[in-house]
Amino acid sequence: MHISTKTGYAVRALAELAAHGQDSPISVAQICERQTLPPKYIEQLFRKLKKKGIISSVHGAHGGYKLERPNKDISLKDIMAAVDENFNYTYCDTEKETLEYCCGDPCGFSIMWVEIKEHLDNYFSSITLDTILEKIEENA
Amino acid sequence: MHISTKTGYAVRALAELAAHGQDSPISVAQICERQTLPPKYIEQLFRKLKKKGIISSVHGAHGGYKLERPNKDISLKDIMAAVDENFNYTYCDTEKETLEYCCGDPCGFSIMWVEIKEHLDNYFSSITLDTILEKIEENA
DNA sequence: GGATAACATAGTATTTTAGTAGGAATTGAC
DNA sequence: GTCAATTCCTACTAAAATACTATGTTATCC
Repeated sequence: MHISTKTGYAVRALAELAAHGQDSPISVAQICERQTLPPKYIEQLFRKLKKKGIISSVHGAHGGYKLERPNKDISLKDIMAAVDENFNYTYCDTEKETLEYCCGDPCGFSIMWVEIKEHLDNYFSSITLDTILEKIEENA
Repeated sequence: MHISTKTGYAVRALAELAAHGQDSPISVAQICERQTLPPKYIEQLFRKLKKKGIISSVHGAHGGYKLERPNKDISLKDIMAAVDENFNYTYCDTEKETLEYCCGDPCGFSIMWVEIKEHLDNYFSSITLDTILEKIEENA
């Protein structure tokens, strides 16, 4: 149980987009210079974020990325779900059948895992890019 | 962000101890037979749990393990912290210096990560073996 | 046409995960 | 005192995930 580097990087990169505003795009190169991030890696994360409809891209010179939704409508949960493929797994997920010693789903524990998943989903949904920006400014 | 297999296994095994009561120990073999768990792996997890003072052991024949504290005083957070070494890490942890592209700790984001860590700590502390047993019985 | 970007795929070194294997040390029962 | 049951300990391992880098191709603006 931990926040992945992918999620951390994505939050930092998207915060840069959020601070910039939705009008004009910024390039990955610019973002990575400002936030000290590995450009090729961020490119990959951004393609995932695009697939999920969180950001959009402008091709070619003076192109780049911008947010598809206002800051308040992009949550940490959205970011995690887009970037970190292990997110959404609780222990004992029916769809994850690689586990050899599962208790058999549904079992007595299933309800608990589902409740935990729901709690985490709610919590991470409540943290959005606008509240993240507020915290950064308070801390600056 | 996900519940590790280690945590899931440990919860299932400890629930068996909790259901049994603190009077007499149960062996890993018994627990693993009842819960369908890999004995050698559970042995390792139990040694970690013992180091953290969550369970105690009785050597030799008719030996085994039992809980060191009442069910209500053993939380999911305790279990995770004992068994899953990546627990307690937030992104941008000062003690984890392997990260190449860290934002530099403390940075504008630090407060947010700490708040998330505190929330998760509180939440997982509120889930204890007695509430877990209750849910299993409701579901049975 | 050239510079600037996103897009795409593949490779890679390191670490983590989810176990197994084999044996040593300790205790209870007979 | 021996034997069986059990914890304890270390090491090994196959597969996956992690955190990247490398090498292009394609689209757009000037």
